[in-house]
Amino acid sequence: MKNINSQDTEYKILKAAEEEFMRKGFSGARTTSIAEAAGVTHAMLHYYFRTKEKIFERIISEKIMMIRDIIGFSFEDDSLSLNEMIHSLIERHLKFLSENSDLPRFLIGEVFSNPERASIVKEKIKDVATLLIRKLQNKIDSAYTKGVCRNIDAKSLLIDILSLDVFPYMASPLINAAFEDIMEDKESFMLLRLKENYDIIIRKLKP
Amino acid sequence: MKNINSQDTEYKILKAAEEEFMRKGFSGARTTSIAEAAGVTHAMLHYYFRTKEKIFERIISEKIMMIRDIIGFSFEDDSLSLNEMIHSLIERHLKFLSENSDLPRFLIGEVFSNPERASIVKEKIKDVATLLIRKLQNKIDSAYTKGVCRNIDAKSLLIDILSLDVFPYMASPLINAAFEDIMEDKESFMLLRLKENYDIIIRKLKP
DNA sequence: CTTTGTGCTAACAAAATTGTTAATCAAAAT
DNA sequence: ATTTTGATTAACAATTTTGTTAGCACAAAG
Repeated sequence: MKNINSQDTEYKILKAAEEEFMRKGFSGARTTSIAEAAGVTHAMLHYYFRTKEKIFERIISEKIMMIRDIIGFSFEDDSLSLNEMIHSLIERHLKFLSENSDLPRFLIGEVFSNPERASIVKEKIKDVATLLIRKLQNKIDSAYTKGVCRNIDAKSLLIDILSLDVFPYMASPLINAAFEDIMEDKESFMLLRLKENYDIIIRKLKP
Repeated sequence: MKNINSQDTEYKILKAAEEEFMRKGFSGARTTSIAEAAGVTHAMLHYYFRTKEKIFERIISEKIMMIRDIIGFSFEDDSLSLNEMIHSLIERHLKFLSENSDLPRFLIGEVFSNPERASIVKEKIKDVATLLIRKLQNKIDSAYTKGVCRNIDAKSLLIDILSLDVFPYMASPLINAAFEDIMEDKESFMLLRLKENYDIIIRKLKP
């Protein structure tokens, strides 16, 4: 065997495919480009994964699992106050986005262009969202009765948080063009957004 | 001539192409699907527009002109107060988005997948953004000296406004999945977001 | 040393997609 | 009435992209 550790090539193809699919989407990706980027002939891609569709499915299901894991966190600790819960939500959210900045754009693009795949993604999103909204609304309600926050609709709040967190990453090439590479230093941009977004949300909640 | 008004077919092809490109992007769009949707053979598409690339360029330049026109508005009226200016900005922004809800996702997707086209779009965005930021910052500074608002960075403010306005439209299929078709009634969703987003931004500005 | 199995390649085949052309058809101009 | 002109189509050609296959290389097992 030329390559004792066959995982190497398989892994290289997967990573190259991930890069290509993330950048160009399913329809824009070319199996030949993927193979070239991985440093093998494109036959290897079929040898390991059979079809372009199959590699894509593998990658997209990995990504969906990542999202589920990241969002699932919010249900762990029930002792947090509303403000703490929101801070933790934004913090983990931004950290994840900072490391997976082209994932939201990729997912939404694929959901838009592929009606079949859409329904699977939508279902998972709905489950997570429903749970998160219920939890948020409970926290808000009890904070409201204590008089420490306004009577805010959890859905609206969640849309606000998601918008503030996700948009800059989805639109990063244009954001960087418009705001002189403001996102170049990923870490400091992330910390800035954490401060800003948390502040905005807290101000919205204040009585 | 079979079709006296040749504009009809040309127009039908353009509209079908717009629909297809918006949904699937350049690489996902098929000239045959476009022709089929327009009710003609795909040869007509080449007869009128020569290549797929040429139709695409025509559509994308129309879209960019639309955006330039819509964003250019903010420089018309200098007599507005900061709050009025922000309300007008959000209102026009949301109205435009409501009628062109897949444009942001489309543009960003193409900018991501096509490095050449990216630079043209980026330049235009930069010009508009620079002007808008300067104008916003002036208004903020004079409101700050009057003591009616905090000393806020215009860039951050603009990112906040853009995020709150654009994200729900970019992510509409997932937003609708997560929030039980909250965007179905376009008009009322738009009015809700106008109220919400304006309120959030004003709260951020308040001393 | 031969056999065997697996990673690998090059060349090929098939399918999909874009682009072209010659012929047709209908109306307008002459 | 004939010619001309532009729109349209069907069939074809070219290109691109995906998928397949026969066989080579090489290491491990017998």
